[in-house]
Amino acid sequence: MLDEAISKRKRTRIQTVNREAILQAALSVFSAYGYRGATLDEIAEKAGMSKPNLLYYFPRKKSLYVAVLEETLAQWLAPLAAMKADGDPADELSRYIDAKIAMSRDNPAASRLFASEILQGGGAITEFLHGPLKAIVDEKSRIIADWIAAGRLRPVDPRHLIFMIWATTQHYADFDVQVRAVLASDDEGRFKHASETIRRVVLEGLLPR
Amino acid sequence: MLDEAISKRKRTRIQTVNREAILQAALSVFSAYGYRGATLDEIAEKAGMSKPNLLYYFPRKKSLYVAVLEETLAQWLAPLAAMKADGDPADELSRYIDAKIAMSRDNPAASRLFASEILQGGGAITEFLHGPLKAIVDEKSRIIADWIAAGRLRPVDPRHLIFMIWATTQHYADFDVQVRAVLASDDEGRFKHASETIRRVVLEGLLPR
DNA sequence: GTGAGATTTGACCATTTAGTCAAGTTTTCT
DNA sequence: AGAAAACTTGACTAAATGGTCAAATCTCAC
Repeated sequence: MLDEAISKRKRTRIQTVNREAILQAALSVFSAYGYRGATLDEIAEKAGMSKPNLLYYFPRKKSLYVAVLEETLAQWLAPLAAMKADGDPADELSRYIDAKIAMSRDNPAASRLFASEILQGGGAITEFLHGPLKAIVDEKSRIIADWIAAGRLRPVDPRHLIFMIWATTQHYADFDVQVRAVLASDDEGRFKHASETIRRVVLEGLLPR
Repeated sequence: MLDEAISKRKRTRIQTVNREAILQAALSVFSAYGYRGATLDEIAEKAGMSKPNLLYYFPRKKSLYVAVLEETLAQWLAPLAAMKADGDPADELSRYIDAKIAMSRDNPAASRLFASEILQGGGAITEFLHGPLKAIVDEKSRIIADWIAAGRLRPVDPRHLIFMIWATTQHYADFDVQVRAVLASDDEGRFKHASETIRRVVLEGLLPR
């Protein structure tokens, strides 16, 4: 009755509030334990309501998971979508790296949720991976290839360059515990240093001399 | 009676065989679902024995998990430990990148297990992270800093450089599903291209000109 | 203010899961 | 061969978990 039905019809005030609370709680629990390891009891408690009430809004564990995931994916794509062909390669790459590092800093749970889903096989987002994600990577790879052809960037496989940026930036969200353990006591500047290091290595490595 | 006791006493032939089968099955299941999401039933089945028999060898889920993790951690540290101060920076970094990419190619489950544990908070390996791991990173960071001081490498924060190499190389194991989705149909050369791209960017970015 | 519809939850159920146990079977050592 | 030790498992338990349901409470347009 709800879920699908509700998402079409306009939402009541209470629905808006509760859905938001649930999605937020679900993000934190799913990202911490993965789909299988997460429990509805824990999510319900974090959202401040009973489990049956949670199930009133999302009638299946899976539908809740998918809802959280969908919210995350859009967010995830946005910065890459912003990369413009007519910009300066150095500026565009720099901006992209910064945007991704900012995401790791400001919304690590989203990054971890995505990582967890991929780690566990990505079964819930196969369509996304082979559809929108592949499409945008193809598009941006063409832009990078053009920069290279125009001599504005040194030769590099565009797709693997994109992987490099994903990997290095997301590392600071996904592997936060490890990063903190290795760095001097809870280095507050770690995101700034990360961004600087990544930008320096990537740009010095790829800008023409 | 077993577990701790057995690990001291010398192992029988059957113990050797079964422990190995269990550890391998456990690696595959834990790495796929995380600690909470993994079930002993599934591990036992994959190892080809009954659950009580599995529990004969590892009396707790946790002790099995820790055992698998320990095997993995040693493997994980080895390549970094091999980085020598008196080598050529280009060679040493190159070798390290290759070794890590080889690990991602040949033992992705180990990489994923580690990733999964860190993602889930790293509670089972806090000691490892703050002990041996931090120690070796400190040691190798000093080597890198010396290279920089000697003008053999351009200035970069050594620790973040190490993070970059970890992130980029492990990406090909941990995010394999995503990598495959984005690359042309199951690109068989992806590990070679990855290694080339990472080496090129890192070395061009950091070697003095 | 009131009633139709929206929201909430206690009690419950079936299944899954980590872990136990006693009774068996197999291996090993002499 | 024969006994001790090692190994194996069917049957079980208690707790956790996803999900149901009917009865109660709350909200809001009229």
